[in-house]
Amino acid sequence: MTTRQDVADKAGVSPATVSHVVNSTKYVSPELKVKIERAIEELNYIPNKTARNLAMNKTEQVGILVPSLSNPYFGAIAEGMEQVARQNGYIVSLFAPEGSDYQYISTIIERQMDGVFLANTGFQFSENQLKHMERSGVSFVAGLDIGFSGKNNNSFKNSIVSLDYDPSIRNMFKYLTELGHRRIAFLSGMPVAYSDSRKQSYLDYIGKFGLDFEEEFIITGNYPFSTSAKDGYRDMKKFLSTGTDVTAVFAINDLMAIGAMKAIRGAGLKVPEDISIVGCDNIFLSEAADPPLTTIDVPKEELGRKAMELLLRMINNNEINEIPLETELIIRDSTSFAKK
Amino acid sequence: MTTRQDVADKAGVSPATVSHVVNSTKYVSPELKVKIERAIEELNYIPNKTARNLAMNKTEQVGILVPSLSNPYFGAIAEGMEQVARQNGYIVSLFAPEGSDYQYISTIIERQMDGVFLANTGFQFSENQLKHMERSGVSFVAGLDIGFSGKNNNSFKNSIVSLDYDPSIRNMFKYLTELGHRRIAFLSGMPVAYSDSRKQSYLDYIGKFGLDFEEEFIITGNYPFSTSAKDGYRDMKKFLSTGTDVTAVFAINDLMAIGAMKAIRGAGLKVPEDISIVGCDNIFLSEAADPPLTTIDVPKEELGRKAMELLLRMINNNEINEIPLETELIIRDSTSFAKK
DNA sequence: GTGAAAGCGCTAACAA
DNA sequence: TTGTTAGCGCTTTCAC
Repeated sequence: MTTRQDVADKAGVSPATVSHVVNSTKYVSPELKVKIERAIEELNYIPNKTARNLAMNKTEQVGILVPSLSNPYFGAIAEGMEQVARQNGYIVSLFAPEGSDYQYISTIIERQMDGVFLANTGFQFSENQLKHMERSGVSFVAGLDIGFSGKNNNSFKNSIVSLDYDPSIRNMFKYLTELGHRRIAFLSGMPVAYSDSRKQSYLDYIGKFGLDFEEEFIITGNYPFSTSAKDGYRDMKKFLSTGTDVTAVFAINDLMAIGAMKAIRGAGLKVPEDISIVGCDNIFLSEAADPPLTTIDVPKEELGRKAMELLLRMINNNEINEIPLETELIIRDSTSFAKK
Repeated sequence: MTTRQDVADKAGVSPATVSHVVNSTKYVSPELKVKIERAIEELNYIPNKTARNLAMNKTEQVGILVPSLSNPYFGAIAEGMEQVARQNGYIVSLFAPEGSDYQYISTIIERQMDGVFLANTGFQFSENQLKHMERSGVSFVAGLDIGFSGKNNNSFKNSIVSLDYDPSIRNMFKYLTELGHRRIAFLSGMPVAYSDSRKQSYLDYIGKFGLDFEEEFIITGNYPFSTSAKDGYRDMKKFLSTGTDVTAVFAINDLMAIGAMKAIRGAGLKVPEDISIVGCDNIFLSEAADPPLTTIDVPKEELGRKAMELLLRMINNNEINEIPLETELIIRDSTSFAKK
């Protein structure tokens, strides 16, 4: 490995001067500068960032915590985050732990990461873990939906990117009721007790729009409560077998919605003629689905980008912020008039 | 930040001894060990890995280079890689550069990464760049399909995970011809000149099975030649408008296949009654597609896992390997008898 | 068995 | 304007 010393020797200057031209931290005379630059070139010198990190107590490295990457929703978020990280000289490391493996907290601390984006609201962090990270000087931003932002008790200094589903869900209800729907189910994939702002909004608007409601309309999932297309298929299939009559289903995400559509067809019914389906997230395949899925768009890359920007602001200026991101109802072909 | 010195002070021993109990590198008497462990506990001490890295000239950090993460194909690969990395105390950092941004090569070197997995065969690396990485002591494994493994001129010491599409493509042709197909197109998404083992196999088996062939059967893409559902839709639509008559289409990946199915329906035709479609990759949505897609399964998580294992073997034992991974034809409902 | 001390490659304060 | 030097927190060799 070529070190700064090698360059200094070759150029006949001191290591410090080499540093100064590498980092442009001080004025260096043109002659020396040229000499040094040539030496760098010839030796193919690349500064050792590990050493730099140690000296500066800063790694320009952040982490992203996701439940899964084969889920394109989180993939898109990671992609957005990586983009602004890269533009700012940062790198992002991946954490996709299985189950309740909290190893990554130590990993983040021991590697002196500058920050981490907790992209999954589903993880349960203990007060202690968060405190530990905070004390260790790692900034973190949490991704939350607005229904939960109130829960941030401010005992932590963390920024938040939040997603405001409510207006879009309201629009969805407006749209569906105009089409004559009065019995609308919610495909949650989660346990009954699970709270989620989407579920909350669903419940609210069922009431506000004066629609029919039965307990069964909230379709729950099964342990371990994932929300893939397969889960949507399974849960919807089970729901259909109960004979509960609904004309529309709001799925907690597009994956579940796509699975649900398959289950509906499997039962000899049609989307949207017999049952209308609305998804959520607008993943890149929802448009190519058949029928193209009516869904709520969430700006995923943007979310990743904003998360990284917030992280940067925490790291550099100790600034705490909350950025709410807007969602939007996208009407495609999986929704139509309610069946009589 | 609590350092090893703090622990040593508290426990009344020397820093070196603390190191030895932390890393179990030497025998330490039970009494001291207990004292030290208690001190570690009380101070919430977590070793600084940056310092360790510098001292050991090893970072236990690797990179993965992908074209995009919102593509679940690469997401799944990254997920597999992260999994075995984590199990081995490594972390994986993300590179999803846009266009011909080779910045990441310097990044990898300056951050002393132990290795990198080049998951995309599409990137063009110059001999120089690769040499540079090699000289800097970063191991790398490339993901290739077997048609290209011969191209590895062995001037680099890199391992390879390869994908053997050929037997599956042969099976696909066998299956399609048995269904009466004689005019089969290849939806490539790529320029005419682009070579790819899938294309090669396609051409081979067209010949071996004595099928019809016209230049137009190879459906090319458009700059910048991505292979998303949108591209598949666009390219297939254009192809259909030319009136070239085929009864089946082999798409270079599932995304393209899903887009193509949409285009076919858009033209008032049906899948598989009018045109059969075969995809490739078996991404997690292909089963939920409508109709469920006949495709060639590639073991994506496995690929990521194997890549990391190869990296580990290069890093630890200087071992070079090539692991060929098998693919498998999965027959679902997007293929059927050829239209008369 | 335990500890002192040199060194990993760099930054930054200070001296020259 | 340039160079010297003392760290950053850890590993590891070599005395004790």
